[in-house]
Amino acid sequence: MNSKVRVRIAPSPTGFVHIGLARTALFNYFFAKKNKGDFVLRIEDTDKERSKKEFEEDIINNLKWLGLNWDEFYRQSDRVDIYKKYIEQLLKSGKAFWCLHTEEELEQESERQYTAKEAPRHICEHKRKNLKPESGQSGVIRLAVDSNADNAIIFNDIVRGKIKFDSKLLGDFSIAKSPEEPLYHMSVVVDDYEMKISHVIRGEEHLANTPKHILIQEALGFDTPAYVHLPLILNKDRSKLSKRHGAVSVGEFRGQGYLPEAIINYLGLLGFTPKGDREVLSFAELTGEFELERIHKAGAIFDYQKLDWLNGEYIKKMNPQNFAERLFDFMEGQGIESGRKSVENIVSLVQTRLRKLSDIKDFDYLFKEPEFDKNLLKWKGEDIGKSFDALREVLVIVEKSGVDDMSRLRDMLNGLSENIGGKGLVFWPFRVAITGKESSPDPVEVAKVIGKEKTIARVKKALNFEK
RNA sequence: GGCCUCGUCGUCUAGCCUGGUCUAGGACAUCGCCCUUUCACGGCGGUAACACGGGUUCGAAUCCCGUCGAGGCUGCCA
Repeated sequence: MNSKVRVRIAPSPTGFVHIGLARTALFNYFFAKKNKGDFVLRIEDTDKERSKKEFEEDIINNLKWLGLNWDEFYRQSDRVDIYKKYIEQLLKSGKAFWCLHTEEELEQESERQYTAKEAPRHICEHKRKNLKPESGQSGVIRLAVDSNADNAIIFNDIVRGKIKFDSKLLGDFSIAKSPEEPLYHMSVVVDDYEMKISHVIRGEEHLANTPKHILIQEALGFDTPAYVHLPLILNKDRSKLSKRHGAVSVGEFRGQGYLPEAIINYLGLLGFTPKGDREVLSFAELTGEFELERIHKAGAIFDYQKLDWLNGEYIKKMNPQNFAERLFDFMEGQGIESGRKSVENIVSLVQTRLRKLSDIKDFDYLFKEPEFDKNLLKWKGEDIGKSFDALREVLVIVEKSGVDDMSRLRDMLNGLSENIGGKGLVFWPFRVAITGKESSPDPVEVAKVIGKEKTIARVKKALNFEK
């Protein structure tokens, strides 16, 4: 047995990269890197009908975006000859056989079993008859499973412990449509063997497939790798995470302005907890802390709020130049009008206010003139006329001393506040005039960012409401 | 239906293996207070959980059994 750690992820390119795959990939990656092993990416595209090139590209792009770089890459459609060799070997030795039952026959059988409350399985009488489909006849290749023996399949799952299945409940399950068309169970087993995979770390949905894989390994004389089944990521209702409760593809998260480091951090803590109670951990820290033995057993609901919080933490932590760059790139990618220079200017006032980059949409007034309702200018408990009075004074101050010296401007506005009876009476209408919103950063800072000219224009425009 | 897995605050979890230190700890969310021109940030504080029932034991979140609940698989998909 090869003692080098080699792990793999085996996505099928039948949809956009799901967050569950990203998590599985991440745990495999952690384990590989922690143990100086290899991380293999294998595209499982044996289903020609459903596999699409665009999804393969999506897998590659998003895995890279997350920083999960693989050491080796394979594509099952390039490996047909290898599977064929093993399938023929099984056929020749009688460990596999052609089943020529029609789909209708099989359907009837399983219906009968369901009503009779039996285990659903197909014990095929074509076994050992050495049949072959005639031209035009359809059939499938099945593994010959001994359904009489009391043959328990026992394996050890590193997170779940000893797991026992009864092999006679499996029936003669299918492994290939033809020697050139392996089915999932066959191709995984062959590839994991050929690629010398030491640990199979995959989602819990594969737990029930494991005995089938072990049976194929036995038939082929392969060693069994170590198995680790990860707890599922769940929707709010505890079903397997799916579309319709929110974003589930990595691409969607990316498009909403989540940072890869936040996604990695969040995913790394879903189903795993390092020692200590830290929650904000870098990729390297997570890798260093990783141990298969600490993986959880129970599924975990995907908590979008906590991801948002973490993403906000990463945004706040970033140095301003770096943040400005990423925000600008994001905005450009989303077709939001800005400019590299103006994005740099707004960093100080949005960095603590964004949880995801797409939240920048709430700050559109930094880039264009706001629209708002006249009554918004009214400060609580006061007559709207007082707002206009204050704005007229603000206008004078801004025209006279500009907006660049913030502490001076703030001092003057504070002085004005004392004269007319309260800061709110000055700052509230000023804020509304230049942002059109009831909540925003300090209007003095906003004024500086948009500049004297625009500040004056906006205050004047607000004053027009008076007429 | 059959097989398999799982079950600590609303959510993610610590603790469980090696019973007492658990009047169950942390984080997100939520609520309240402080800061304050609004929002955000920040600071402080609160509410909130061992699924249930038996057993073992001086003592159980921790060990055993059962019940209930949830999920996964049950494809000529992966």
